[in-house]
Amino acid sequence: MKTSNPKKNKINSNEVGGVAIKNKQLRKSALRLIDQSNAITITEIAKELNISVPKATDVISSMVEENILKDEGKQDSTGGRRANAFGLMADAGYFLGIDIKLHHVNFGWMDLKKGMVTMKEKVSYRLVNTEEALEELFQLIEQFIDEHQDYKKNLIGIGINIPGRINPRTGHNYNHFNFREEPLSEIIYGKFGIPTTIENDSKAMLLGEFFHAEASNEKNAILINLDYGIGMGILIDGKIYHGKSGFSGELGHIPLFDNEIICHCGKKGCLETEASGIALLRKFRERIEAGSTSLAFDGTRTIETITLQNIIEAAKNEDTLCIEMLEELGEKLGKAIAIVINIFNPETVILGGTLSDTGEYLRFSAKSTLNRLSHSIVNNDTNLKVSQLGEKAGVIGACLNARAKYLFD
Amino acid sequence: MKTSNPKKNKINSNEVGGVAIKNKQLRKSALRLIDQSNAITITEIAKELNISVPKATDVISSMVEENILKDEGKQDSTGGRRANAFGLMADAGYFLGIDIKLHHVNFGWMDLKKGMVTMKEKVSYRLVNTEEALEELFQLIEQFIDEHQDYKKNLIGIGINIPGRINPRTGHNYNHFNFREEPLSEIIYGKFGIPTTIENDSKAMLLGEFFHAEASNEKNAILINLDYGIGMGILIDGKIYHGKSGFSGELGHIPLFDNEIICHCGKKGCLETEASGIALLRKFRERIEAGSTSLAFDGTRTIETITLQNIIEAAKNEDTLCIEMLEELGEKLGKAIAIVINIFNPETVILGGTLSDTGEYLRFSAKSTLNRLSHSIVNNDTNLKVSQLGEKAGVIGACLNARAKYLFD
DNA sequence: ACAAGTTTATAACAAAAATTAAAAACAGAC
DNA sequence: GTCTGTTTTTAATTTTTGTTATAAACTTGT
Repeated sequence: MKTSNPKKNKINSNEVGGVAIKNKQLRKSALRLIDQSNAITITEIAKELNISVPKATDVISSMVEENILKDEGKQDSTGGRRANAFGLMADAGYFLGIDIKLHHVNFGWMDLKKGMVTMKEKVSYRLVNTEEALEELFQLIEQFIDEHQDYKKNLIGIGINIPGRINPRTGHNYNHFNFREEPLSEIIYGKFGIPTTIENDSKAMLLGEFFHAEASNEKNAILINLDYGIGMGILIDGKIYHGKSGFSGELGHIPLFDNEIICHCGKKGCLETEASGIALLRKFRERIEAGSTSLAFDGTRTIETITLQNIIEAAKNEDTLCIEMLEELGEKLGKAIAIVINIFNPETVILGGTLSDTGEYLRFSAKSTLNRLSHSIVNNDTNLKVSQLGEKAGVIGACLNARAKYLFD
Repeated sequence: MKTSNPKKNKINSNEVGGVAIKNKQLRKSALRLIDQSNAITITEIAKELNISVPKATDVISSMVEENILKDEGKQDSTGGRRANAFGLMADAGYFLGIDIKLHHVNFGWMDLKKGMVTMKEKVSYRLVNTEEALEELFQLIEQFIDEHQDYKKNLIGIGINIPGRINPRTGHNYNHFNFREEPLSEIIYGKFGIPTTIENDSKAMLLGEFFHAEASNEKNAILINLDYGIGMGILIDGKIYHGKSGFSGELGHIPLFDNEIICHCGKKGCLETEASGIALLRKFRERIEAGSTSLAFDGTRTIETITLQNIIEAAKNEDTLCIEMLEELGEKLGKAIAIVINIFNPETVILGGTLSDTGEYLRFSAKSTLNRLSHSIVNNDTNLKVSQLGEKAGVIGACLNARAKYLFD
């Protein structure tokens, strides 16, 4: 029989007709446009998407009815009748961002319009690859969610960042919480019942830096995440670049030095052995032991318990040794940046992460190395900046990931 | 008046209705699919593009009528009525590829179906930035075109590769033939009246390597072009990555060594000062002057006139010195490849260019350095290969560029 | 204040595309 | 060979979308 088969197919798969698919695609495209421009008129959408004005009206109206969009009122006139502008409904839903670092976690809520409504930074936590640590993480998350009942009610997406190798497509995490069969994103989804995205921390920071405040027109950019280790996020054509298996951006482990220091990855000469937070701490100890003095080592703690934060604080208070060491680090980093710039010819390189909190010390010495090592035509094409968002970048990136999944997937 | 304005607009701009635009887009999408799969059925196109079968029939039929596509006959049955497959019409048009190197030019013709019908390699030419050199280039091109009247009649696109910094979008060339106002692609277009694309030689080689024989499923790959200098082509998400201004992939000038050799770019320590063809020649002379012997220096020429080709030939004939030097070069190159792999996590890295003609010598020593310097999980994720196409890759890439402009732009 | 010119929004109509139905072509089983 | 189940192709019909026309809203100049 002819009719039986198509009917069966329709029931089995929840495939809807071709028009329905196209309408869905149109919605996504329209949302993308609205996201980029804050508010947009029906005529603009019609023009941009090559559809007729009545069709555009259709697409927009349906989303207004569903409370995803709202009429933002009349726009300034361009000579004739003033157009109605439509924008995202900020409180239509909220996204939870969870930014896991090695020694702490940052949390935040974002509304549908990319506004960060609440943040909670530096919640103490120790990331290790055990069931107990995972359990503790769950508790911290639950606690944070429960502190904000109003957002909890409209929670529509969770984004998680975690250091190490991640494959966001499959949700797999190769360095932490890989003891279960399920990928981490599935575990969280199972626990909270909310669609969850997962991303490497440096890559998420990149997102945060470039797509928060305004629609960024940066298409090719780099973020270097300076913490205890060194990470890198690569933005290409407006999208995060992951590489074949999500291992891209391992800047910390490029072989750049002829030293005998064994990196935690097992190899010698990695950039991390000379220009990371770990290296900074090691060198600080060496200098102190060799007789140098510093505000960071004021007798209130032992040399072993000094943290990166202590050194950063001291540098901010004009401590000579710490500033000197940061400059030295910046110089070595400059070599890596020279390589990155020669390879990528990016619009911008942002220095982010804990160490970027020391402001311009790093940037200046890195820039001077850059000028020495790299051709000016290549150099001057790229902007070297220091992150303004600091610790916030990661959380924002996590929220943006969750939001992108909700809006555009 | 209401009607006067829209009419005026229609005459002024050659804007056609929205349907016409969409049909054009559909054609391009269909062509893309056909290109990827050699031959395709109407049902497949309908499914893939989310259009109805009658619409797909429409799109295909119109292209068959225009002789761009042809009916390839029935496909193997999948259980029911056999479908008609449609493929590109190979002789519907031909593309001219011109691959300009520093010391020679390669030419080739490609048909619409990606078949290379003729090639002419290593035509002697000296690339310098003068009007005379440009004039000479024109003559070589004209001569090659005239040798193939049958293809000339159906010439529908020209692709040019040239070393140096290129912006394919604008057609601008920053290192050669930049003395006129017009970009080089425009000059050629003016001269021959055929749409012309321009690309950096290494980037074009990358295209040639990955998209010639079969529809490549490589999405993220790297080609390292080993010649007198060192270039790199970066494939990301199936597309060539150019960076902000087309300066990407300057692998030859990453600062990797602490030597005192001044690179032709003006800086010290560039990869090119140790691992390029130029460096190889310099070191060869040093070794000969220090008393070494080699097949490449057999008394038939002076030490100054020895070329890369001589050294490669000698290595192929088992010359100890040359093999030793190639292995040394591969070792240094390995460090750069380790960096590239850590940054990109590509599926494949291909060693191409003149020097890759020495087969596995380079690859083995590079691979061993790679194992020493880089983590196995990252290393083993990437395939390190030697180019099989050699000198042909560039020409093929040039043709593919011209073809892509014609078919998909 | 009102006309003239513009631009947006809605309605009416025409065109195009999707859906459904029917026919044709094929494979495999009996 | 013939029947059944499939799949493609073409035709008929319905739905959707685009186009054109009209109305509404607004600015600017007189």
